[in-house]
Amino acid sequence: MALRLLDEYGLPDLTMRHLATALGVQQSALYWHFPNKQALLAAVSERVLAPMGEVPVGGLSMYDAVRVVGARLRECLLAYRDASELVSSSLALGLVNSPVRPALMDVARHQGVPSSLAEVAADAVTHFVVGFTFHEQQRLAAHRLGLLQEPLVPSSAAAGANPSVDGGFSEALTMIGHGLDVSITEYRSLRH
Amino acid sequence: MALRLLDEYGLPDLTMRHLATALGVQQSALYWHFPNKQALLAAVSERVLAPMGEVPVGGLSMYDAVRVVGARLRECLLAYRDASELVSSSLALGLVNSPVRPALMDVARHQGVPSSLAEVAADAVTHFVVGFTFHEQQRLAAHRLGLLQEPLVPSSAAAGANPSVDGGFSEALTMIGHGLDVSITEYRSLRH
DNA sequence: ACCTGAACACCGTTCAAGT
DNA sequence: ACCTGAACACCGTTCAAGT
Repeated sequence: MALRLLDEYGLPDLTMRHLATALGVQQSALYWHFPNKQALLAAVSERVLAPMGEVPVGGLSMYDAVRVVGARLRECLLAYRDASELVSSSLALGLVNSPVRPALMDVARHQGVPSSLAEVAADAVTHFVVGFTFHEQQRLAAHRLGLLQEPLVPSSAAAGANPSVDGGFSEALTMIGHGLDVSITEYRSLRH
Repeated sequence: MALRLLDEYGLPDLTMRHLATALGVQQSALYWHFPNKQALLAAVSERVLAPMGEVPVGGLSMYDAVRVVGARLRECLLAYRDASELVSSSLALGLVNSPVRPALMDVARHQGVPSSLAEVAADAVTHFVVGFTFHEQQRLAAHRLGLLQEPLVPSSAAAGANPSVDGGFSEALTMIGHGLDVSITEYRSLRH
């Protein structure tokens, strides 16, 4: 129900009061199930990030894994209104783990890449994607309120035509992928 | 004064009421100077980011610029309590511009690097550093409350000894720098 | 085990009115 | 131009008491 309210009315209106009345209970009833609001929001974040558990990365290179996993995370965050802000705060508070770490660690193991490098890359991807999408989604919200002309990410139609239409998102992911590859090569040449 | 309250009591306690009483006026008086709280917080963000205006990047390569500017941004954010969260939200709301863009654009111009690549890199660096430091600073706050054992970034003493003591921060920046270099090379080979 | 009722201690914002 | 006084419409959280 919290996820439904989030998507319909946005994070600022996802209050304990609104949630309780939507559920037909008193607001204090929620505190039997969750210690506080942040814990509840963390549970909602987990739901938003659930699709990250089943990303198809079998046989992928680290470079490709970064791109696929990063793109998937963006999709998850754009799937619900204000989801980026929600996840950003849950992540910062340490109430939710990096949603891209498991997949990248998996690929690293299969490719014989040191897990420390995979972790660094996971951090870079996570923070970049969440930050970028937060910014992106806020522009969408501003556009919804008529405060902005162009939402930067136009409607799906033209999306296929121009490769740089996502505001530099995929280019940045590519950069991070390239950088990881260089770091891997560097690491391997260091241990001969 | 807002900056002082932020550093002393943290973002949650930086309320219009507290600020007003600290200034010796009524809370409504603040609304003559700022349209709303977010605008005031954006002004505080500008103050936090002021040192980003004078980063010494003269003659640096793009790779080095990314590292220097990224490290400087982290220092700015760690200089005041909860500054990362503050800047993160001002940035997402579009009330403040990327603090690393100007410097990187400057270096790009001097190095004959296309500005579009510099912009993509600036986005990657900005979002990574803000997100990473947000996480980092939240752990510091949790440690202050005794809710956590190790703040991950230990006291300055041991910092020089172990190069990976910043939790992967500089490694990630290095990766982004490498990735930018690859993208530049790729771009140049494409136009022969 | 799960919820109600009622309160506590706050918020950001507005606006007529003052000087 | 700049501020006061007072209100409006909210918040998250607690806790004794119910069933």
